[in-house]
Amino acid sequence: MGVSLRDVALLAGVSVKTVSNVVNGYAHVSPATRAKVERALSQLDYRPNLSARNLRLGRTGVIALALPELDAPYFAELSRFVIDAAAEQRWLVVIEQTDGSLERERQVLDGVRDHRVDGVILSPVSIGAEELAARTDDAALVLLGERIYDGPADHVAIDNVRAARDVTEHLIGLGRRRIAALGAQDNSISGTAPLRLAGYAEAMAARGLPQTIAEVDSYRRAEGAAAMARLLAAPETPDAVFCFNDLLALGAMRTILAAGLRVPEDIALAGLDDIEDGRYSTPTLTTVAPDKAQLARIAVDLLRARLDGRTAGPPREVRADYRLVVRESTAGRVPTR
Amino acid sequence: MGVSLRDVALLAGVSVKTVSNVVNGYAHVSPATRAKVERALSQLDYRPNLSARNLRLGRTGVIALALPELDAPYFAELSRFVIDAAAEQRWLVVIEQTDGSLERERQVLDGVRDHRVDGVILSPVSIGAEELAARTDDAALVLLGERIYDGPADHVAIDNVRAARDVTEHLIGLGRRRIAALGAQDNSISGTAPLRLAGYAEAMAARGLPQTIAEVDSYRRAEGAAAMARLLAAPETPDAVFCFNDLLALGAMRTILAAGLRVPEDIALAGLDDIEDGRYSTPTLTTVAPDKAQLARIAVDLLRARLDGRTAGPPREVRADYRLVVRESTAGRVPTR
DNA sequence: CAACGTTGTTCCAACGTTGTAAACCGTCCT
DNA sequence: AGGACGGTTTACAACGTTGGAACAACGTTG
Repeated sequence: MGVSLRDVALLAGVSVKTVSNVVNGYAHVSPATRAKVERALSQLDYRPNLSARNLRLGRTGVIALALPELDAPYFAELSRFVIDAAAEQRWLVVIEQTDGSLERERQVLDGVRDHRVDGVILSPVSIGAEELAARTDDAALVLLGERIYDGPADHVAIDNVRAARDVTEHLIGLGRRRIAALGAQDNSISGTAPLRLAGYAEAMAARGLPQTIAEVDSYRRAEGAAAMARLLAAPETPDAVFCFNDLLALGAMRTILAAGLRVPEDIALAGLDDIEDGRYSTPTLTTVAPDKAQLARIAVDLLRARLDGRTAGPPREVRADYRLVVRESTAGRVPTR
Repeated sequence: MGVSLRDVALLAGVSVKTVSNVVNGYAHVSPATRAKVERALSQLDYRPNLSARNLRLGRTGVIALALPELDAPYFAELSRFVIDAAAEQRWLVVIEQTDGSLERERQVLDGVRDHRVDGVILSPVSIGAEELAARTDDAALVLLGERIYDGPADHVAIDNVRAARDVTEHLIGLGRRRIAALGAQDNSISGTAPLRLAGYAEAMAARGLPQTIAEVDSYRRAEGAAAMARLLAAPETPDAVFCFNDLLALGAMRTILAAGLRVPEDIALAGLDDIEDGRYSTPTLTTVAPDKAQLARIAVDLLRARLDGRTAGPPREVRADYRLVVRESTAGRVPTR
């Protein structure tokens, strides 16, 4: 193997523990010894063996970030912030892709008991609140995203209902009246869709406007494109569409433009997530921008607090900020009829 | 801590080593003992402590995937495949973002000596072949991407020169003559740009066509948009642009469309990477699609071979497949003038 | 029936680290 | 001079695991 404390101690002519003390910055080491040890350390280019340290300390210095899929831009962008925030705590991040499968979400949680990771930041899709509550292990767990509110673990997310209402009101404010919601989900498993739908419904009901709802199986471009095609095929076509995420919106945009219609003149379009793609599409996409850096930081901080044992109380709910970003896809005001 | 072999041994009334033998599937254990131990194992729900196992075995079961940035779609998509391929080897993947900085690339390599990871798959940007060759540690290392060929470590990539030539020839085949290359880089540090530029230059020179080259600082949409604006401002505007990656192409597309020009009628556009965005842009984007799953699998296999010590020989160079995907942005043939 | 090999199980040591307790040493006080 | 004290250093044990040697039990063989 590599160079161990023992090798350094031998060279410096001190005990192993003294070297350990120097390495860990223990206070009471005489300047002379410290210098001697440090010379030996750099001479041998000592690196602590983290497996050994972890065994001794019962920590791994690694946390897991479990996401449905890394190649959805929203999650990729979020991951970046989580990795950066974790790096500040000197944590490494292993990324696990669950594909939303229950089995894989369970496996991730088991990872804590395997001592592979100290804690988990999970963006849950399939696993239920009851199952999470029933966990016997004392794994540090932070839930990220919209799936489970007031559940059995610390949780951070934006206020989805309010965000969806804001978007819908923005579309109404443009003078649009036939506003469709695109992204509802049949299976009530996913928690995101109902919340965003609720926000849409609230805003529409407040103005007494009719609601049109298009369902999807997943939150990917292809689904957005297909759902939009269905909306266009209906007798009464919408003059605005609120898509429950940006990928759906970009797929929908593709369908609208391919049909020879204009965005926003014929159909205004808004999404949610603020992925980079939407900043460079033609037209650029109006969206809700969650503060992803803040989301990531809060998630990491919650985890840190649990691991340090500073917080032992009940699960904490934290709301992250967001803002509405108006771009070309909803530009210009159409006079109210 | 959790349940240890000792606890299981106590319950089963056997020695610790016997339990270990059962856990590891050692051959010579009597059926009676095995049954007894297995009952105790499941009764206590034993999970091996991987820190301890790693310390004993000198392995961590974790590999690092070091990329410039995770939120570039190409890298996000690639990561997904690497994680999946690694999972088949029962490896976890920690993702490190280097931002292309030399310092961070070094840190990643140091991670191996810290016993944090067994090996590294690195997509290098700044680090030089000489420095890699000079490494004293025997870390398992696989280079991924175009940066360093015939270098000091196993390497997998597509044939960039040939891919770039293919794209350029495709544009020429459309009847275009004023074909610009977008994505050259001033600093000769990055290895990708020169290779793609070489492929472009080869194809153009073979037909005796004039070469127009636009430089960028990074491979992101904003740079593509800005570089395209410069091309449009020149006296002779191109009738086709080969962008060195899809993000640049999508940025360029945005500029072209915003200027009131049409793609592909006025300017044909091609990229390279085959990120999902390009499959849903309007128009959809012609591109080179590297076989990302194959790239990932080869990288993981190379690493596995090194770690198993099966391969001790000189660095291996492997080429991954790619194919040209023609979409709307280069559709239709314009008669040769 | 003694020597032997085979099979099953246990004991011991070691991986490299750090917490605890104890030992060491010089200084100051009584 | 003897003791107490504080800073500095060390010996030891332990974290949980596995390889190898040792050992016990048992059937086979000469």
